[in-house]
Amino acid sequence: MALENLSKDLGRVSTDTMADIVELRLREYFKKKSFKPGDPLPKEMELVAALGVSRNVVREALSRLRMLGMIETRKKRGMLLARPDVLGTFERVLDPLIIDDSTLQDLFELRLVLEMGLADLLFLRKTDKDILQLEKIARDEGHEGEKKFRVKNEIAFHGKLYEMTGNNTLKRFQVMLLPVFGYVTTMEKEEYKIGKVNHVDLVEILKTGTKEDFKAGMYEHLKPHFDSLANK
Amino acid sequence: MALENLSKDLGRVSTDTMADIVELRLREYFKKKSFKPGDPLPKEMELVAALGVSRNVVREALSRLRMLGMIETRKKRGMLLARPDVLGTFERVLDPLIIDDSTLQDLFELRLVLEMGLADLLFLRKTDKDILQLEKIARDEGHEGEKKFRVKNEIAFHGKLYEMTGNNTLKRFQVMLLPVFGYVTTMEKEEYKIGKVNHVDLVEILKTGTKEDFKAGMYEHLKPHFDSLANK
DNA sequence: TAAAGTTATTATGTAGTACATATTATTAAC
DNA sequence: GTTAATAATATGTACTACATAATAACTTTA
Repeated sequence: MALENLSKDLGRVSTDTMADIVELRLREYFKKKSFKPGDPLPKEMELVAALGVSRNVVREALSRLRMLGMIETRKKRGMLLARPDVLGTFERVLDPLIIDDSTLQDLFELRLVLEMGLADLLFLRKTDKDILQLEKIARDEGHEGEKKFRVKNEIAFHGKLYEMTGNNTLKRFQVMLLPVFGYVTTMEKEEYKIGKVNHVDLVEILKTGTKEDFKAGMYEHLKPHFDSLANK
Repeated sequence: MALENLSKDLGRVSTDTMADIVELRLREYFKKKSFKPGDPLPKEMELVAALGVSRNVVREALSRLRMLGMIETRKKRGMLLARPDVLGTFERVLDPLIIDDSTLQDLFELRLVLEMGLADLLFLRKTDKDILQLEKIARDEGHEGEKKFRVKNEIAFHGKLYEMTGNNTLKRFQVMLLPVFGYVTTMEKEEYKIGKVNHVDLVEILKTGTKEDFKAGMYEHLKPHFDSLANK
């Protein structure tokens, strides 16, 4: 009999540590009791007694939840349920040097998807003031030719687009993905190519064109990236 | 003098615990030494000695990194740097009941952005087989009228679209956002409205239309949601 | 000599004790 | 009745001890 089958028949013995289990139990407990942010939580020693494990284990589990921002602790007052920063935790593991190539590629594509999907929010919320600022960024890039500056400007321009959606989470998400994007583009040997439509053109479309024009323009702007996807 | 200014002038005393500091130090250390997944890490006791803190503190910090999947531990062999699952950590804090309304709204919009931006990847990677499966899902929804089923089918259809992009991270991301989407839509009193373009129409466009047709169709399909954004 | 079995070593996992510290509650002093 | 001193409490940190699993080192045996 193949070893795999045996393993399947017997069922794998869990290698979870006590801390893993307690972490899970606490999560379930909070949800089950439908605690809300600000609600006081049981004391460490109460958890120790209820769960039948050492304080050490409980503290390791709590330490994890505290890192995620799910709980806060005030000396003497005890612990409170808190509001985790959904993106903050994401940021912690978003290191291009650790992420595998396949996921990096996925994130790169994700950025393209976001960029292409921005248009609708953009046209819903753009203001004249925003467009003026965007225009300034786009014009500035003409002056200096240094590569480092060009990259910085590229980031400023696209970052401003995200900002203009008025969606703070989206904007932060973009900032987080920047290192990934930078990493993937430098991996590809090809030079920092720009499509037929440049930043100044995009601003112009934003000012006088339609949403559809902008989408088409953005695609042309990103076309070198899409082309490289097609050739895989 | 206002208290805020005083606080600014003096500089706030950090309330970080030792575990917080050690966690940060370890992160920096891994990065500085450019460890790669699979590389062995120092033993707990070595870290204790090097950092000058108790084993307890070190273990709390390590416990956090282990939760994120950044490190793995094998008894006796010690610890290894591992590849964290970038989305896994995200999932841990994505509970609609805890997230504040503003962020929920942001995530709802993020989903719309993704959906609108899918088209380019979709047209790059769609296969006839995919379209057949999608068509089957779209046709199935006509038969049963129960609301629960309709929602389930809605999820299946849009989920299939993400799947067709061939981007696994994107697909998983969508699955994670589903509870948020469900939560926000049920909060809005309005009935589960569907735009002028339905799923069958979208499949038809995917089969015979252009990318631009599809984008326009998707917008019409999601229009009720965009309209509700505009009225805020 | 090589395979097999036994023992020792090592690093993590868990338990428990002790004390520091900050914050609240209580009591004492004026 | 307000302020000052004191006690109580919950978390933070340190330290010791031992269990356990995985490996290494060693011994035995065919």
